[in-house]
Amino acid sequence: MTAVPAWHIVARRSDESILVVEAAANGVETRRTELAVDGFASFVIDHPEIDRWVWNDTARWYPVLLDAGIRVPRCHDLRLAHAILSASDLVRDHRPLRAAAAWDAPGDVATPDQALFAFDDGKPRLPERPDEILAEFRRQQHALATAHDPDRLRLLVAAESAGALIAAELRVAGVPWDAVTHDRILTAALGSRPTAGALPSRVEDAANRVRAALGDVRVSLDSQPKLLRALHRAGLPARSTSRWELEEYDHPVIAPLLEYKRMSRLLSANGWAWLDEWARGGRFRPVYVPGGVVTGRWASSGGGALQLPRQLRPAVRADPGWTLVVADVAQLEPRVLAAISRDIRLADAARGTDLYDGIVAEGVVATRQEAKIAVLGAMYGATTGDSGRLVPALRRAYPRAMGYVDDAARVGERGGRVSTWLGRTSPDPSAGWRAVQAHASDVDAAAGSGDAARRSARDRGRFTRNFVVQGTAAEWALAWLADLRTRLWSMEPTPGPAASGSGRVFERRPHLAFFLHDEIIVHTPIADAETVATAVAESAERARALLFGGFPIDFPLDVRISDDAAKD
DNA sequence: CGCCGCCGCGCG
DNA sequence: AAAGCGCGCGGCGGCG
Repeated sequence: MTAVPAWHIVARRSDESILVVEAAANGVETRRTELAVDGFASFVIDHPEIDRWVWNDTARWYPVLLDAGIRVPRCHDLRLAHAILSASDLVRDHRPLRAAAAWDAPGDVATPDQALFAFDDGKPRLPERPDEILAEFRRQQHALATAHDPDRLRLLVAAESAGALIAAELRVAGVPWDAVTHDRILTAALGSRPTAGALPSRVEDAANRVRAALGDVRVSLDSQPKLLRALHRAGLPARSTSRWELEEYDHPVIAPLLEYKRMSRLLSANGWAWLDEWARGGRFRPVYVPGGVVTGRWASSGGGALQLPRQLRPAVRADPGWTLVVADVAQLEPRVLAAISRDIRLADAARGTDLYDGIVAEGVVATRQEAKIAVLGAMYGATTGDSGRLVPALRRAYPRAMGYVDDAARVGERGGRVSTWLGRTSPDPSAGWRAVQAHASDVDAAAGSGDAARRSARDRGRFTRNFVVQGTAAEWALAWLADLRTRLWSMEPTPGPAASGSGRVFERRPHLAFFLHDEIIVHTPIADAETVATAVAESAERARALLFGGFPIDFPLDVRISDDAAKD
């Protein structure tokens, strides 16, 4: 008979020591060990049987372990779990959790050298003492055990915590980045790297052509107000300088201006300065922020990890002897919508094919492009234009799915909350929002206040409409990642060349290298690539089963094995 | 000088 | 073919 798995809770006892407490699932302590403050990694190495860690913040404790060459199987991240549980409508009594408000402090983004030692930066700090850690763990375990649907919420907390581990690991592994390819792309697009303070030749040339077309050799192209006034002087009645509006006009300045804006964007966002700062040592190491978006999506901080332009993807390049497995899910969000609404007809249209093609095949709309616009419009709440025009056809064909998002929108417009499939609940409306609504319903409300109230109500309705879909898609993606992480770890280390930039833990094993909402990149020894590709697909199926059980929706992947991550 | 909001645009 | 959701970042310019 095996014992019930214990949790191991790590906390800061004093400036000199940390404490590891072994506890049962109900939080009752069974053993405690005191360690020197720098003894955590060696303790973990000496206790490989420990497989479930509890800590206040993964970004605080895990980088130290990774740096020491240690990977942890699973954890319970108290900060992330607190954020979910204290807001979730599946939790019956939020009061104990909400009273522990110090847990709402934002997470630290710590590097290994500062994680355990930097204490005096003035930022709000998470609780870290043993009594505080244990008390919160017990509050959370109680909230989970007594929740309306404990299994779903436990799955969500486990997936969120696994995501925190993965985010730390992604930073250690990094995206294998070929600076030579990046430089070649920049040079082809912008001209060769200029000396400091100068513009690359092609950017300078485009700027000169814009100024010539405007008849103004001095105008600043980087200042929106100045550029807009210059356009007006040249006879263009533009209301903004955004690309989609400029494209409407027929004028000699438009082509070079759009060219300038495109090049200027590449230069300032991902030019040579970015290359110098973010791609040192053959790796791009983005800072991911798990749970950084209210819907549960990850955010990023620094480096623009979630905005890498497609143009630069050829610079993502496997190490010698290694390759990349690049996988993304086709139409993740509408598939999730079919599943959470139990809309069999939409699931049928999605099965075994491109979901948009499936909708066309059912005769709902005429073309794939129309299907795409209609589906996006339905999930985002479009009301005007072609998208708004196409949504009613979708509503007739898929009343369950559309009813689900329409209901979510109605709840949001009234000021209510909605929840994802696993129980992440949307935030309450702000005090300002409620005041606008209350003011509009006053008998002597000023003319126009009703319009403002209706507008902000509809804004919030679009948010809650999208929340249920985007948030559940994020849950599916976390489950996919977490399961894949385990499968990859079960593979044998490679006897071939090491991926020396990927850190001690990963340099001889297939490892996740990039994640972007519905896409992953695995960096793998060439010999393991097919096995990895199979694992990626099996994990997608496992995620489907974990979230949606027997409901017949599938999540088809586009999986490519390639030395670089160029798209199409 | 730093801070902050706005604009525009990259990603899903 | 639309301008509907969620983000982060760079550059500018107003403000204290």
